[in-house]
Amino acid sequence: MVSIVDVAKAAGVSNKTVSRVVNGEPNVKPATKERVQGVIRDLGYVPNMAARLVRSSRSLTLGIVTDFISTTPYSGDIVRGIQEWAEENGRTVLLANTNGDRDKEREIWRTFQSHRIGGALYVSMYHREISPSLGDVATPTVLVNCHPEPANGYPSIEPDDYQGSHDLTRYVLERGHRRIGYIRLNPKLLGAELRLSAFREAVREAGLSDSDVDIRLGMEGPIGSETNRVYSQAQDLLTGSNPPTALMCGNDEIAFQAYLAALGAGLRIPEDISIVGFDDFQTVSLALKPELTTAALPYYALGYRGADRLMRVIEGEKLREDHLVLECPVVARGSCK
Amino acid sequence: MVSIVDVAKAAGVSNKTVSRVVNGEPNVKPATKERVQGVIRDLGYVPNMAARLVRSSRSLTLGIVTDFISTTPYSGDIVRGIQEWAEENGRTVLLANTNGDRDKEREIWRTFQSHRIGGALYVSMYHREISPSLGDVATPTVLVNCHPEPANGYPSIEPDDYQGSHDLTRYVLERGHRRIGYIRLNPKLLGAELRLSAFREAVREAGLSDSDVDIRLGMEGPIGSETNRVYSQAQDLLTGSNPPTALMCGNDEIAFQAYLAALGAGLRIPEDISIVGFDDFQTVSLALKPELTTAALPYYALGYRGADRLMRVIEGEKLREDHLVLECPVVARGSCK
DNA sequence: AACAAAAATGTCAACGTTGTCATTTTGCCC
DNA sequence: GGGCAAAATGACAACGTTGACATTTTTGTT
Repeated sequence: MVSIVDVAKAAGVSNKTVSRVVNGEPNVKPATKERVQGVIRDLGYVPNMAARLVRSSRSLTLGIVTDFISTTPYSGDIVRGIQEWAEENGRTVLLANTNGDRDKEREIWRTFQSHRIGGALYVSMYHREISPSLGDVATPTVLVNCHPEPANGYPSIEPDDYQGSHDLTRYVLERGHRRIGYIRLNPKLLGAELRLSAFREAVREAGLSDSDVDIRLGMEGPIGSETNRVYSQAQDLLTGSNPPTALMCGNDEIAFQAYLAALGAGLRIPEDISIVGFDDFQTVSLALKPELTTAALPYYALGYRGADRLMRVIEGEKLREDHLVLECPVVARGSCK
Repeated sequence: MVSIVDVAKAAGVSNKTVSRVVNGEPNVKPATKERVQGVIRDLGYVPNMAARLVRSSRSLTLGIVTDFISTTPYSGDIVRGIQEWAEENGRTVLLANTNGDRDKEREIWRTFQSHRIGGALYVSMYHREISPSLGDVATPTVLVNCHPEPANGYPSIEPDDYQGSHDLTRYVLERGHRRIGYIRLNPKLLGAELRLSAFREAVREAGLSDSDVDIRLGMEGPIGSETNRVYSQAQDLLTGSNPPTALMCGNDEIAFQAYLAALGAGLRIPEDISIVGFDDFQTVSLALKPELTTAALPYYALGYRGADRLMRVIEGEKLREDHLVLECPVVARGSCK
């Protein structure tokens, strides 16, 4: 592999001068610069990051720790957002996955340390509160799609489930719906609570009474292997006496099953029943006919902006105890009239 | 950061001895070994990979190049498979995404080179043939979910769309179906061709005539922004005269829309119409009621085994021109009777 | 043309490892 | 306990780079 000395020799300068050219440092005569750059191209020299890191201990590598990749496929967009940021800012990304295993997590932190990463992003695949024990305090870390237990002071960035659900409920109410069904997510999920309480609040603000809303539990049990009662709950809700005119769902997959139940019951969407979801999980939301009105989880932005915040922490800004929340915008499509 | 010399000093041995302990080399007295390990624990020493790499140029880092992450969310499982393998084999993974951009791709190869990665996996998010220009020939590279143009000799690993589709068609035929509809994927996709020709072949083998099958084009146009005619095609197919008793779909998302069309037309699944998909895209296949019979794309295995092959290439096995194909097993669920 | 200041370039050590080879210690046999 | 091989340990250079500092060259001023 061609090294800086090879370039220096070929260009007839010292290696330090080559180093200067490579790193864009000032005080190099334009002629020299060009000559060196030419040699670099000719010889195909690529700087050795490892050597650079050994010498100057400025690492341009970030670590990403993810937990359960498979559960919510689109959350991979968080990683994509981070990568995009990294690419734009000349950083490289190391990826590791805990699969929810505590020991593996420790292992990963050691690995990252051994690579002397500049900072780390801890990415949760579903929105939740996490407990500490993240690596060591020395490595700048930002929590993405999760926040720390109150005691623990890592900066974090998360979606605003509450705002999203509140706005979405208002959207439904503004369309004149006064009897609304709601099928809940697994209550174990943080998002479930936030979305439901925002729904309740918005409905209360609109002056509806408890008898105007019908809240059902769609999923329960341990995360990852929950019992799914959505279909039967939706059937029950839609075919009962005095059925709602709008059905709000904890997420798009629930909405999807609600569609199936509605269609199975001979109802037309949105003429007979309006349905809205949450997440904007596009494989579902765009495939449904009519397309699904929902609130979008800003996965990509969580990653991109999370990486941006991480850099700020690395550069010494004190963001500790600083928790950022990203809007979940309402995406109006055809399923709610 | 505590270094090997700190450990050596504290343990009263030379740094070489510490190095030996860290790397599990022989010829260290058990007593010494224990003492050193104790000090390592106490001081929290973590070896510096960068320094190791500079000295010995044995890199334990792999690079993953992906193209369009967002298009097929579950293909992220390929990356998960690679990670899992890496973790089990003590390697670390660098991740980069081209977003289909040729220049970015070149940029990525440079970055990977600068990190002196041991090898790379080029991961396509949909099954296709790719053209060369991958980095340089010096870096061992394995193609995952794609294969090279005939001229170009990188080893590769891909799903066996043909076998999967053939088996699935046989499964449908064995259940007595003799009038079969088929809704095609975008013909631009490699998988589309393979699946369709396997379907045709299986149907021919069973002695059906051309009039027994009804093949429709569900998607067309440029990949990523195709025109979707699935719903209307399915409607047309199902409500025409002499409709099929089974409907095979190019993938699960097409099957999903076929469900909607069938339900909308008042048909029951599978009593009135059997439907099968392809991919086993679980957000869809498990959410549909009844759950979808399909063929599973072995994403995770592609990643895991791809990484395994890469290591073999790195270790000098000559796998060039060696193309491996992984089975797509039929997953029988309730949608086909 | 002399001189100082600024710009350009070079020298050399150091970063944390490990490979090579030299040296010391240990265990064993007669 | 002397001799010898094997095992254990150490000394030191080298990997490719950059930081600190030294030296040379250029530029501008008088």
